[in-house]
Amino acid sequence: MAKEQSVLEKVVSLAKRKGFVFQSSEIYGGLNGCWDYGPLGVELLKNIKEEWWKTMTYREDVEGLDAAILMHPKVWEASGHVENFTDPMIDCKQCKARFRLDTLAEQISDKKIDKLFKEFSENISDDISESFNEIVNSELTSTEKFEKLLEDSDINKLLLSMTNCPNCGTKGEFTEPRSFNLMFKTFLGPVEKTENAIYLRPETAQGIYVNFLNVQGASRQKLPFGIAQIGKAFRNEINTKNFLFRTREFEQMEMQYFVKPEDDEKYFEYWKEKSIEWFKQMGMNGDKLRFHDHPEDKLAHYAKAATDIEYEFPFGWGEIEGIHNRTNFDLSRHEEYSGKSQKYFDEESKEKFIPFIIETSGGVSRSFMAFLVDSYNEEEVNGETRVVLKLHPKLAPVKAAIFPLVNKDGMPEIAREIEKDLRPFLRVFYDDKGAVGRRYRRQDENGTPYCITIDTQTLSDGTITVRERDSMEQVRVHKDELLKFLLEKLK
RNA sequence: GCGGGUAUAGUUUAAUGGUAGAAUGACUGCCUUCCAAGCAGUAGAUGGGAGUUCGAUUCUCCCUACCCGCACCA
Repeated sequence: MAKEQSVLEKVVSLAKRKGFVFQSSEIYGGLNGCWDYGPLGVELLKNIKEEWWKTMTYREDVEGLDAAILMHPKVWEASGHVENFTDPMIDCKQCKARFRLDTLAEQISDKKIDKLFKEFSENISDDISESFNEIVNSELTSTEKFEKLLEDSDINKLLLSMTNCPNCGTKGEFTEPRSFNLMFKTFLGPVEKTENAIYLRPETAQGIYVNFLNVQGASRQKLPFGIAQIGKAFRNEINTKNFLFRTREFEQMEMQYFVKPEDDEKYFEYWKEKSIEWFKQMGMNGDKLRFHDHPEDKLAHYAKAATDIEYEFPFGWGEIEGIHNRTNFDLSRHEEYSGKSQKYFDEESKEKFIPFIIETSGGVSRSFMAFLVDSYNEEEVNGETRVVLKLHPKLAPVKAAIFPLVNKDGMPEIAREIEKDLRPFLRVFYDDKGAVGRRYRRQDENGTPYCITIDTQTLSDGTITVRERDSMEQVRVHKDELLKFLLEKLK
């Protein structure tokens, strides 16, 4: 018995069959969490980015930027990524709980810690007793002492073997501390020396921040204004998951809006609404979109407020865009680390200050997946299942397909002529294989919004039929009016 | 990282310790005058590596990938 395929499985299967997404390096067995975009996928991806770009930058107050993926290592010290992206972690092999080494001490009572120290000092070897005693006899609290001891790689192994898991109480089942560095490292230049190590950017935002004054000066913008950028970013996630949802290489579309500190809340709200509106305008089902506000105690180190725009995927709600109030954290840090002033001078108030930043950070790959899942439809038509991607025409990889109804009576010649007329302006597809019904259905699966058919009537009056994907209804249009007709529809 | 599951043509699947059958899709041709019609033909698969065996797609182990949980996700 064939079990019912999930929507996600169907979409993954369709994506491969039709050339949207392939597994990376598939002939070698694939590469964990990496995916390639095929002929239709690259069009959809490009259209998503293009529409976003138009929405964001075809306005007076937003400029574009394309910063390098490789940046000065100090950028990531300033941003906090070096510090926050490298947490040593331990797992309890008994109950599978995972702990950050630097916060483990907080979960153990002082009484237990003191008992532990006593036990430890009885088992200690000479080579580490000196540093151990130095810490234990210091003026710190028990928790702080414990934290310090855990930082010492000579001591922590033995110490951990005597520590009970705060979750299940089992002793001696911790793994060795492992460092999780979420940033990809590489080398600048062909010599693999430690001092040449740099990172692939884990977010595109920093490329914008370090260019804040460059862009502001060159474009003569005044606050408030934004800088938009689309590009790849890389994170060494512990686990990849859910097809395109969590991958180690991904693309972001970000806009950083620089504002006066007192205006931050106003623009945070403004961009929240603008952002969710964009997804709806691109045809996404509003019922599957929601905001998810981050509670204050869960905010990242840089943020004063944060909201995710979530889409309801088959596997649950998932973030497709984040809107953050990053305050003046990033620019202040860059001022501190670079020694270069990042202040803005306001002519009206004659004040000098570091602007606040409202960030909209969208995931291109995640949006791609959301658009794909959202547009996937199965319908009953004459007892058959019709699979159709109801993509917004602006996002559809192919805008129109051209069919001669039959391959005779001069229909193919007219069809080829029409194809030639449209091709410079639109991505079109010519198909004369098999019955016309089959060709319609094939295009439905690709999400092609319009199918143009040349029939007998075309021979006498020059009109063709335009069949609309979602309604399957046809209208007759004169072939000389066709381009105008389609462009109008795609506007 | 941990636990569970899965892996056979592009896709969905069947079967078997003696190297695989189908549906669908694709391609070629015929036929087709509007929604996956028909006919004829063609190509196409056991994820990778070891082991057991006379012989492994089938049994065992390892690896890889994907899916589902947990944990992680500044």
